[in-house]
Amino acid sequence: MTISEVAERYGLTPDTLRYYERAGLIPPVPRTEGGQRDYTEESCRWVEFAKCMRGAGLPVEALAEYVALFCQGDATAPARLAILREQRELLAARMADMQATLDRLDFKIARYDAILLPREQELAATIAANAQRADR
Amino acid sequence: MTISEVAERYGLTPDTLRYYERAGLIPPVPRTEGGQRDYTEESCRWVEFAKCMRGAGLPVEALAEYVALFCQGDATAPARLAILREQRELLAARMADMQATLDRLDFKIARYDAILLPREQELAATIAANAQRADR
DNA sequence: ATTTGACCTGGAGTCAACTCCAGGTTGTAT
DNA sequence: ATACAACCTGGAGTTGACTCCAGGTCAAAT
Repeated sequence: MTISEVAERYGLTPDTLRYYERAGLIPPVPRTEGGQRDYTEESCRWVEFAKCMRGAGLPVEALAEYVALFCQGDATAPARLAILREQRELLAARMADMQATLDRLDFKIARYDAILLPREQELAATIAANAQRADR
Repeated sequence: MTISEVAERYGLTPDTLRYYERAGLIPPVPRTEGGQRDYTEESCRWVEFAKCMRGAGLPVEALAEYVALFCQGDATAPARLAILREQRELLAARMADMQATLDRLDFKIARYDAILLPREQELAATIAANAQRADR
């Protein structure tokens, strides 16, 4: 599969895919004789994984470390697990933070609504009353 | 309150506080005659709000817009509410994304555990057996 | 065989959000 | 009165993660 096909498939740009490979976010992609990237299904799975993890904000560096270990074989499984565990905790912590902020936003929005909605209804009532008067 | 006291209180640096003010993330802080910042309790509430929102990843620009509107008075309340609503939705969407990734990480970690834990137990058993043999 | 579009690399540029610095002023403790 | 720490501003530098570009190669269609 060509780079632009993969880019299309995952909603990334070819530039980003090349960057991910250079940065070690995905293992080296196989090449044609001419030297052009020829993504396999496995390459695609890595791309999808990288996209997902990056989307959640895992740092490029941590993912690159994970991939580097992966490429070094089975013996690195414990180290890889340690990275996953650490990033999982960091992610959960960030989410907890965000949840608290979300709650706070909801609270604030509810307060704005409490103040603004009555005003709007009042306004709507006035308009309706005027319309009725105009009807006669 | 001086800038470094406020920085201390909220775990930010004076530089960041000055940046927040310059960027409009908080309204202008009152000054002493000499021109040095003298944070009031209200300034502090803004700082805390900015810290919380930034911690959840709300963009500086959106917050600055919110603050600018706030400083323009009551008539801007609907516009402020619109910003809060939009940022709330964006935040919720990001969290949903992160939750999916968190689930995926948990799944992956469980698989690593399933493969690695038995090995470790086996190793521990071997060590225990050797120790027992050495006891005699 | 040639055009034309996609691909390549290495490196520079951009963006958001800080972070640091130089050169100068203010405030406090001796 | 004099240090000397903390503060000020405007502007430059840094970091992480892309994004773009120049100059050249590869490949599919005429």
